Amino acid sequence: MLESLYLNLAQHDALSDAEKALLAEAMTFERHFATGQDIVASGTRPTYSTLILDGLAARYKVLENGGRQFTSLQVPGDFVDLHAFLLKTMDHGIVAMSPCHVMFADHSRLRAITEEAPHLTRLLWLDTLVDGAIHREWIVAMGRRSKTAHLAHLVCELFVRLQVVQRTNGMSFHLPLSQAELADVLGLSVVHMNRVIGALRKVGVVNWANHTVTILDWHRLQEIAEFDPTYLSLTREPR
Amino acid sequence: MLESLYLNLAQHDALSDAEKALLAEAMTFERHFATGQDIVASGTRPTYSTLILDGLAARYKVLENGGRQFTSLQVPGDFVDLHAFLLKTMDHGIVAMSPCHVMFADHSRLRAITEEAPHLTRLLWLDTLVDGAIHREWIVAMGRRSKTAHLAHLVCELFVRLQVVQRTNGMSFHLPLSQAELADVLGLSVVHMNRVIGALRKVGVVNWANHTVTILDWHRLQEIAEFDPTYLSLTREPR
DNA sequence: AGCGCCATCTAACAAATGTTAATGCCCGCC
DNA sequence: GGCGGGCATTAACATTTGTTAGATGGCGCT
Repeated sequence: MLESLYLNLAQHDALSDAEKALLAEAMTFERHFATGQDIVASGTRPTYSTLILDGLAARYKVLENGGRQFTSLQVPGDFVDLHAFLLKTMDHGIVAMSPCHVMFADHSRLRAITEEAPHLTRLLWLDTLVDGAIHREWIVAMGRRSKTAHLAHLVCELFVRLQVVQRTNGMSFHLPLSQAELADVLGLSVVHMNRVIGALRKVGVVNWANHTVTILDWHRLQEIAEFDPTYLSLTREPR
Repeated sequence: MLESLYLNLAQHDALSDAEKALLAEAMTFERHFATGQDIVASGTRPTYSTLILDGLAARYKVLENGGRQFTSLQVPGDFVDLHAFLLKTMDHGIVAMSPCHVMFADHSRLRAITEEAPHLTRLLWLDTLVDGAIHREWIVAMGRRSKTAHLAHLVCELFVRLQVVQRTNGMSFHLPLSQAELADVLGLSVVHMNRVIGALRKVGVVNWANHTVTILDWHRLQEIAEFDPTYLSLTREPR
């Protein structure tokens, strides 16, 4: 059941059986969320952290004028609110972008891990650090990449992250986001989002239909995006 | 000497004398950097993490077309590359935006802290989590706030962060950034950056001259920015 | 004092992006 | 099979943002 989490963490460093067991013990119960449901509400103080077993979720903030901005997309194997373990108060919401199967890890058990399992603690810490690295890459994309490059970068990132947890199908992956939702990822209007997707299609590097993205020319897509996966820390080494 | 760091960490939870001592022991040597110098270069694998004692630093990435984007601003008391302790490879550079006095913490000593001092480990982890929270707020600002609101938000954030480490002077603080540098923070052209600063000035909420920002109307500034400091985790509670 | 450099600021125009509105299509529901 | 709603797409137009170029002014250096 926790296979995605193991794959995710083991991506960065070896994960012992004892550590896997500790993680399994930290999990209390599981739950399903329907598309559009809030998995964690903004302003709350959760006492557990949520692991995505299956589905796509997203962190978001809403402004007074009704504008919404997603600050991350979370794939299977991701802890969506591990940061709340120490941050305590959620300053943003987390919503299911597709039917989501999740599992909850009690903060008391996570705390016990920090007291007794230093290496596993570092791996969990690292997980949140990769989160931060992704945030930084998004900031760069929003500030200094062309919109087409931004979208291309997102496709590259999602493909690699989904590949790690075995959710890709050849050069395709399922992306259950409407163009309006995608617009709230890139910070664009829906109309312009449509233009940008069209532009990327026209270049011929991706096929995008029925919520399925197929990468036709990985090399050129990467080039357009200036995608360098270093920030995802995909090398396995002692941490 | 480490007063800023103590203030920074103690902002979130009590810091014991023993923990302060552990931090002090982790520090190996100090150094000064001139404005514009790289404190940490992109692509390197540092064996120590850098603490800002005094000055302003920034994380940045450079794109092929020469565009630069800052992904964070770092004030005294901030570890600029604590994440490199586990991320290992720097995927971005860190540059001194003003003369900087810094101190280095050996990764081996940080590792020892994770093995022996769980509470202090959580505080350091938390420090990187706040980093992430700031990143998310920047993403929201870049994607969905007006440029004026974005700038106002940045001013609010910097003011609060500088206040914590006692670098404000009444309602003023020193901000040693040229408009071109600020443009690389917000992701704008220099010309438009100038327009946006002008707009904020015209509203009358700030005075901005000689690299000194004075907040004339904190309440209204906060309103324009929709600034809610929750994400900075300024409440002191057990972590 | 004179020079040159750099940062700020402005103007005029070009390009990117947002807004409003309309069309067509698919798909679930009655 | 018809109906209605959501989504993708496009058009026309408004607004924001970028580009290029130049003017101004402070400030260190000689």
